[in-house]
Amino acid sequence: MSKGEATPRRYPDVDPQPDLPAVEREVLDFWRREQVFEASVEQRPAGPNGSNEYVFYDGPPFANGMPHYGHLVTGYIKDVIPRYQTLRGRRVERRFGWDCHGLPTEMEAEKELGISGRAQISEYGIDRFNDYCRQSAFRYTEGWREHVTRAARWVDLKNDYKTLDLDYMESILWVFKQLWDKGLIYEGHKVLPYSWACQTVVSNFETRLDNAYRDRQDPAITVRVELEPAAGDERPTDLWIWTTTPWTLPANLAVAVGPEIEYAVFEQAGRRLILGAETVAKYEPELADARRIGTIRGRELEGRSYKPLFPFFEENPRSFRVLGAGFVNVEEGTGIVHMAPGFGEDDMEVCEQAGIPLVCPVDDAGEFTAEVPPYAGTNVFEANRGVIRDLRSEGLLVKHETYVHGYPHCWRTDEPLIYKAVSSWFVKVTPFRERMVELNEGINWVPEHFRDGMFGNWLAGARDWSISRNRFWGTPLPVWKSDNPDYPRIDVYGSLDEIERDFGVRPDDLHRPGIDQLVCPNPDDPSGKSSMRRVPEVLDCWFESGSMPYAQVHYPFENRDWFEHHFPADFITEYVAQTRGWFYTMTVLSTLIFDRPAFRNVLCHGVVLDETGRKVSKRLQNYPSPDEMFERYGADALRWFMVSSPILRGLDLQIDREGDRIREIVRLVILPIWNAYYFFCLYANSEQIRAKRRTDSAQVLDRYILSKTRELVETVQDRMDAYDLPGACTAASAYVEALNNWYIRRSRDRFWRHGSEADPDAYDTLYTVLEVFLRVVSPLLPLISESIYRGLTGARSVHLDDWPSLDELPEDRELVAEMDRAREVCSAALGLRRTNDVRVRQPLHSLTVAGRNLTGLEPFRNLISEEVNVKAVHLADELDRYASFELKVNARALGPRLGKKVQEVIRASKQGQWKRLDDGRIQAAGEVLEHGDFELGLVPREGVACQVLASNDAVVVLDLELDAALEREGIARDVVRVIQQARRETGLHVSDRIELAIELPDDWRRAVAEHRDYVSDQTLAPGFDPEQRIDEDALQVHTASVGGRELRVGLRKTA
RNA sequence: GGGCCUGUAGCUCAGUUGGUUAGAGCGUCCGCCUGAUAAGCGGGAGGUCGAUAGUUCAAAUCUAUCCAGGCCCA
Repeated sequence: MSKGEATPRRYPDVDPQPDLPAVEREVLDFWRREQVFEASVEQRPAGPNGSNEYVFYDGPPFANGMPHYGHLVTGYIKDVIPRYQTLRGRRVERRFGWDCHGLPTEMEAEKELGISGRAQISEYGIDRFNDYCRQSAFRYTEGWREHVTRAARWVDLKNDYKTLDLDYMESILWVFKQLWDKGLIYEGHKVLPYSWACQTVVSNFETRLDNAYRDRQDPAITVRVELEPAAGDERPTDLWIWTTTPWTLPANLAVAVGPEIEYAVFEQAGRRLILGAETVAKYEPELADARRIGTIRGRELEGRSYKPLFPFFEENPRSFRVLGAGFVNVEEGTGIVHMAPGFGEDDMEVCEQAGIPLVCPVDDAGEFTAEVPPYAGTNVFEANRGVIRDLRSEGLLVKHETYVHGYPHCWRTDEPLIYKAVSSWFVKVTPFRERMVELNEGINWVPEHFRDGMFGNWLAGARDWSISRNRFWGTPLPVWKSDNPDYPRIDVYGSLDEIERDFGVRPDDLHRPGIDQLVCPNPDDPSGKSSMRRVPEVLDCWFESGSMPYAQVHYPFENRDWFEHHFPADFITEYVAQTRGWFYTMTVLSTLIFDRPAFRNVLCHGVVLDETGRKVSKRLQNYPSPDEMFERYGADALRWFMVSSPILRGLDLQIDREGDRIREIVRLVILPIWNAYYFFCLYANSEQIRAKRRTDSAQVLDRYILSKTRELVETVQDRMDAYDLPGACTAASAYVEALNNWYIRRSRDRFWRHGSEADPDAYDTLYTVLEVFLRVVSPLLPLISESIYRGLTGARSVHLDDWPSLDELPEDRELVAEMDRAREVCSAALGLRRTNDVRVRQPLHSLTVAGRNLTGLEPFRNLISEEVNVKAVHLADELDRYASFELKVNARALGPRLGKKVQEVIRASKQGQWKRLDDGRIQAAGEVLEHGDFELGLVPREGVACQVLASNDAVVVLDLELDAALEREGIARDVVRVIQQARRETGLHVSDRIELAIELPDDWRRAVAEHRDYVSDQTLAPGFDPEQRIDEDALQVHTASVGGRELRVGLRKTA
């Protein structure tokens, strides 16, 4: 408020062309200064037993690496929903989470420390290595903080949770122990990609790193195994098998066939041989002297035994049989697959089902063990040659080729990976499949199809979960084992208390290597010599994030009460891939431990792509920087762009490098809102009006917009409750359109009545609907709405107020419908002007709306005449003059009754072959149509400037006939336009007065003279004399041509 | 190979329990600028609804098969 003014301004001087990012920064600053977020949470009571709370879980992002567009979408959703629920009166606490452990962090540490692999890390020192990881986990937190804050996401970053905190990790121990006590944890084997060079398992995620798959040349050999003779065999019979990893053959324990696949049987040199019928062509040379004698199905081979290729595992139980497996195909090889369960995931699964014990004669360094003496100590790839040589000398080699294929490599060392069985700890998930599916039925998935689709199917086929990693930086498995197998014992610890009880110390850090140093005597060993030592593994970081509902509050060691009311979550959201990640691990753990779902509502959003459809990635640099978008268009524009898009429906979102589509949001959504605000403040200030909240204006436009506002609240509330953010955005945009381009535009002169008072109803109504609107959109545009709301109402914050109650607003659906009809009348009239080539500036005598039920339009006649520039608007029922009827069959009503006949009736109606009966019913194609079976539509008659309304019960007719008086008025308007153009070219301000003279043909001059007052009024030329000639020296002269006539305008700004 | 999703105007997308004339925004074309907004307003044009077959009186909508793209699993 500036001093020295007679009347203080009550509303801000709004900038018509705002610097939106600057507006946003101001709001952010205000929020920070006054701790508005904290207040918004605190002012909502939790209610008895948390009944008023809306529970939100933040899925922890990996703490290494900076946020990108994907995180941005998630972050916006994580903000919109809690803000909305807060407005609705709920208390919504939201704590930020950090996922600090795991391979990504370790890999980055390795890279930066210049070391690689387990051996080197151990040498470097696990303590130093983990210290480094601990620091790097916090390296990006500041960047995240800034980013999250700038995006206007309200989340508690001070009271955050981190997966590396002692409390968090203790809860993890508890979770593990719970599972252990229920008998749901076991130690077993799993085949994983393995880097022998780094001596470590490589995660799936790493095999997909750029360039991990590269072409590699490998031997591809076909060998034969001989079936053990069975009754009915006429001759010795071989199966041909094919592999690109000959080194796995010494560990062969079975072969697999496809039960439904056809296999060809040949006879050659007194033996029989079998291979996939569709693969025969590949073996033409080898089969040159063979004779095909038959075909059998894979099913018939199942169960047969064969002679081992190598003697090493001859004694292995239940081995060397033909097994059926669904994954076998004939695209490569012979359709008969060699199985080495130690070196293939499928192999292991199939063999496990067949009860075949695993063998894995390769050590951590990728060299054969003493179990296979001829190759012991040889690297597996180098052993290929020896294996092939030995097979050849035994006469078992059928064919030897080389094969180039994409093969995964270790991204650290460039060496080829192998697949190898490694010891791992598992959670038994399989027995809970059905229960998980059941619990999932009760979860509201958005989009819905994920429930039974991707996620439901995944649950139904869930496998046991490998939760251990042979790594360093993570929560250690709380398992201690006896170091002497003669006195076996396993202890699992579920708390610090238990550890303290047995080891006499209470760790203040559970990380390796400290935890590994806790050793105690084995109580089951009477000799007292053996010790209990921790197993070396750490937990999969997904186990940690899946435990987040408990661990974030150190449950059950603290907050037991709190937890009761904060589990499951009301709402979580992440992107689609988390159906395999966080959504899944939370579901597994909550089902196994509590037999409950972990969340009630989940929004599963899609992926951000660049303009050519590629996933955005740091490497490609194919996306604009979020910071740049914040500073160019603002965080609200970006938010709206994202949450209004198909990405919220689980689809992809394309983003272009320039952010054109974000600029479009500014233009189409944000500036229109801003302009309504600007309009209000501009005139309220100049009329010195203080508006108040009021919903009782009787004026039609006011009643219209008030009722429209009620509809807005209703729709947005409905959409938000359904987690349909794009739907909410659509409703809000449609509302802004009606507010600006109808309500305000048609109400303009009520805001500045000449001489007399401006209309307080208009001000109060506009104020009221704006205020309501801002509360409604505040979750979707939190920054801009805050700035406007504060300027408009003087309230502290829109986010501290309540969601509008429907009772606040009058409901008048009929009025809204009639008004929308009036708008349609205007559209039709403007369309008629255009088709008949009559400019809007040319006044016309009249517009007639003819039809039934027109009384509702009565209040809008003035409004229509102003909008379409006619002298009079008539409402008439004499339809016949302008239109004839056509029969429109209501197929929905008639179809079920008439069946096939309805098509005939429709055909007749279209051809006009129908008649009206005296009682108002209709006869067509021999059928009598009752009321409700039909509607009578309208068709304009020939030669009438006439358009039918969509409601089909009225026509708009424009009287295009001009007389001289109308033409003169049109000319006057044309001239005004030329003068206004000249004013503009001269650079005058809208309120500058001018001295004016014009030169134009005499008939035009007479027209202008007739409308002299109108012209002088419109152009702010008070002393205008139509007869005065242009003084070329005094006035600036502009020329123009209208309708082929030359015009000259001279004007000058007067003092 | 399997599961899920997507295919509608030049582009990005809506489209309800099947109902006969399929909508919006952008772009394009035309018209309109001076008492809020040219980062604006109004009005047009533009589509055999991916293909085929089927169910039905009636299909963008339901079913099957196929084609193209995406995600996931193998």
